[in-house]
Amino acid sequence: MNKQEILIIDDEPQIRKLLEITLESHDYKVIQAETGKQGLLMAANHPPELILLDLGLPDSSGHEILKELRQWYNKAIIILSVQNSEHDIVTALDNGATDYLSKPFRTAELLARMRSAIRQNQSSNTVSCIEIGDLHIDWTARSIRKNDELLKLTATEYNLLSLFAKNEGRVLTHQYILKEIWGVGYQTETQYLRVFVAQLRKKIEDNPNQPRHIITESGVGYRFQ
Amino acid sequence: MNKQEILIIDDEPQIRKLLEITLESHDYKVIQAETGKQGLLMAANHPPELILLDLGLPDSSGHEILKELRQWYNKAIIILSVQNSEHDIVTALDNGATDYLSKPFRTAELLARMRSAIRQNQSSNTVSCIEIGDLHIDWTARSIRKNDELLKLTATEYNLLSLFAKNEGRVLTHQYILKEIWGVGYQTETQYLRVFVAQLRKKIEDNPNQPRHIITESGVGYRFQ
DNA sequence: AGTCTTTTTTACAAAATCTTTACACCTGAT
DNA sequence: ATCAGGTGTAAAGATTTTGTAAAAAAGACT
Repeated sequence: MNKQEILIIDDEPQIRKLLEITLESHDYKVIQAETGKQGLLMAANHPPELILLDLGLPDSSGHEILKELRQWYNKAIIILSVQNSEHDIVTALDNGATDYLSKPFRTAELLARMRSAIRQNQSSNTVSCIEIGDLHIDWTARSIRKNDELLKLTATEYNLLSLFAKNEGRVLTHQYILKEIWGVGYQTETQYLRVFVAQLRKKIEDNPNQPRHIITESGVGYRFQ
Repeated sequence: MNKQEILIIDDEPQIRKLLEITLESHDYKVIQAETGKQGLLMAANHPPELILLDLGLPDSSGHEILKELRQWYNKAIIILSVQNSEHDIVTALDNGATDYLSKPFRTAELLARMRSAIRQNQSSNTVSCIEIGDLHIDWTARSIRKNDELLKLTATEYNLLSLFAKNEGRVLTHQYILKEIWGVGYQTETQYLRVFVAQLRKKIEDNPNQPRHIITESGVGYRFQ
């Protein structure tokens, strides 16, 4: 089996070196770019399985690079950013980042998130049904089962759960969810989201007070797992 | 036993080659078309057991080809597509696609879905009757029994129940049902559907107020079970 | 034509769903 | 401790969707 390629876009040599050593020792093939521009070129020439993108790049904002990449690149992009930049994180997720990690990060966590993101690359290929924990979602039948028992969801609840399921493990921002489910112009109606998340939790969680599927990421959005 | 014929309609030669090799090694006979038009001709000349149709064709939209095919071809059509948009999927399934797979796909999954689709061909060809709960539908005799008692249905009621029975467990959208029963151009006449669903329920449900066969999926359509 | 059956309209009642409001809760900062 | 910001929950409206009955129209048959 071929090694999976990871592209690192980061201007700090010591970070690149650290990532290189860590990732290669876990059997990934690492390619590196020092600037955003260089990263775009390398990704285009030889699309990697996953991209690690630092937001604080010297030549142009990492956000711009992310947008450019997302115009054609549909595999995982994990954002690396310095702490205390919640706004940056929200913007990045809105622009299609798969996940984010604050520097400094723990390698175990990075590796876990990378595995999850790469798994998504593969699972997003299959469309007609998916199994997540005790949930079974069949998009052709438009049905949701929990432990083989058919759940009765309203159209909006179904759409919301679908969106979550298609982005398993990934943080979706309030804005993004609202745009996807209710359409542009509803991005400030976060209350809708709270109401429907509560309703969904009542239906799919064993214990809605301690949700294990729909996780709140305070100040950012929700993560489904 | 003769090999089963599969028709591939796809403009990308490398995809066709890949499919050809894969399918032939699993004992299918493969025929190929590069354009939608050519595919229609080949299917008409020699109807295959299953069609693999790419949505992104150069000469006309795959959706159009699908519609054309479905006017007379009633065996399995599996859609292949790079797109992953919900809208495309819904449209394709509404237009009569048997199943849907996003590229790139895993061969094991493709083969599994093909087997399932071909199994459906046979069951829908040979099976002349079906038993669902207390209902017995005999398509050759064109008769419906409930607990061995012959029901008297009008032509439209019979068509509607047939459609439901052939899609047991699946949600059928209002639009789809209207198109199938009344034809294109009636897709906005949802009131017809309400009237006939009510009539059917009176005849087949034990308690029409609490239907157990024809389930309403508010805002979407109906599910038969 | 006239009767019978079936389909299409119409009108309104009933149910389900969505939206809004109100308030409780939790967490971290002052 | 108090406060503010974000979050969770229940429940009251408002709105949309669905169900039902029954009349009108359209065929089908004798």
